[in-house]
Amino acid sequence: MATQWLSPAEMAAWRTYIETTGDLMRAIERDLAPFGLDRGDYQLLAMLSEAPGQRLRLCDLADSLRLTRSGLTRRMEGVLKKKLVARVQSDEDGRVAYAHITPKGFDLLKTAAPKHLESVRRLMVDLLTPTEIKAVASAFGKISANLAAQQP
Amino acid sequence: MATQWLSPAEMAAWRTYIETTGDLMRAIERDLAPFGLDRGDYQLLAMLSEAPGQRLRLCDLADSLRLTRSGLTRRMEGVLKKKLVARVQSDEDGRVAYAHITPKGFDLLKTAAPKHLESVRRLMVDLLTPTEIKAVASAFGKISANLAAQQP
DNA sequence: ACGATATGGTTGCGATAGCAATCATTCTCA
DNA sequence: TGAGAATGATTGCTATCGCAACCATATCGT
Repeated sequence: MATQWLSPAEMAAWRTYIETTGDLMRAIERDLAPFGLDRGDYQLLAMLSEAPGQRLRLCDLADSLRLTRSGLTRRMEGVLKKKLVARVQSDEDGRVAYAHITPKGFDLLKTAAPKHLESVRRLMVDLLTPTEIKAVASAFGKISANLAAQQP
Repeated sequence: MATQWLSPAEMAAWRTYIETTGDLMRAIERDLAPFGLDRGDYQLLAMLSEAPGQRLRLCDLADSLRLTRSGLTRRMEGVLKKKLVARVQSDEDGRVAYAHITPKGFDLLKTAAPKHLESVRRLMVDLLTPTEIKAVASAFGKISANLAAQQP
């Protein structure tokens, strides 16, 4: 198209970003595969491991993983089958269930996390200057804040 | 986990980037929906419109869209049915087929492109300083070059 | 207190896309 | 020139995930 609604610098930033992100995600995922985890499982476990009591209500977990409730139900099937997470019914509220990371899940996460972070470092962080790191953080922080303000 | 394999600034950049990207893609896609296009269709049309002769071999198109050949075959089904793209058999090489953007496809792209770029501007570009734009471009450029060097 | 509404979770269905297998055509080189 | 390798595209199968419909439980308003 070559429509000049974005300056060359803006277009370059957008294109490089969007084209690279898919490749980067695939590379990260490839490094996670030896642990039998994909990125969704890893993020789920990481989220639970950081939660108070190592557990979260399913709907809160869905929100923080950017999944719909139905998407989470399906993703839970995988980690439940692998016994990395347990599904615990609340006895305070009959509608509520918690996802609770198991010792097995926590051990796996502890094994996978250093390797995963090493991937992130090798494929992204170590390639960037401190200035670029800061700029990426602030840029996506702004984008995120804007999106959050958009749909309340 | 709070594992300190990444500095706080590095972790912030990584997390914000990864968490925001999904939301941003969804928002962009939502703005494209009124045209009956999703992001995949848009990128396919954009790629063809910029190609010499407005056409590309399917396998080259697949590569540039970061799809497998089978993924492209399926995506083509959609745009073929909508008559936005035509599938043309090569008469030079019996194995080869071209995707050729149709006038209808080109018109739709010309209609959608300004709106799409306006989305990109509103949701990303206009929120960033020129320095941040440059940093994003150079950061993802480095990441992309590194990935390309990795698997030759 | 009880019917309407809101909230939490699951299920059926459809769309996207990767992998492995397959088929057809072209290229290689002995 | 002819057998085998490489290349281009498609198909069957599978996995993920969103939407809409649904069921169960809890809360609110009168």
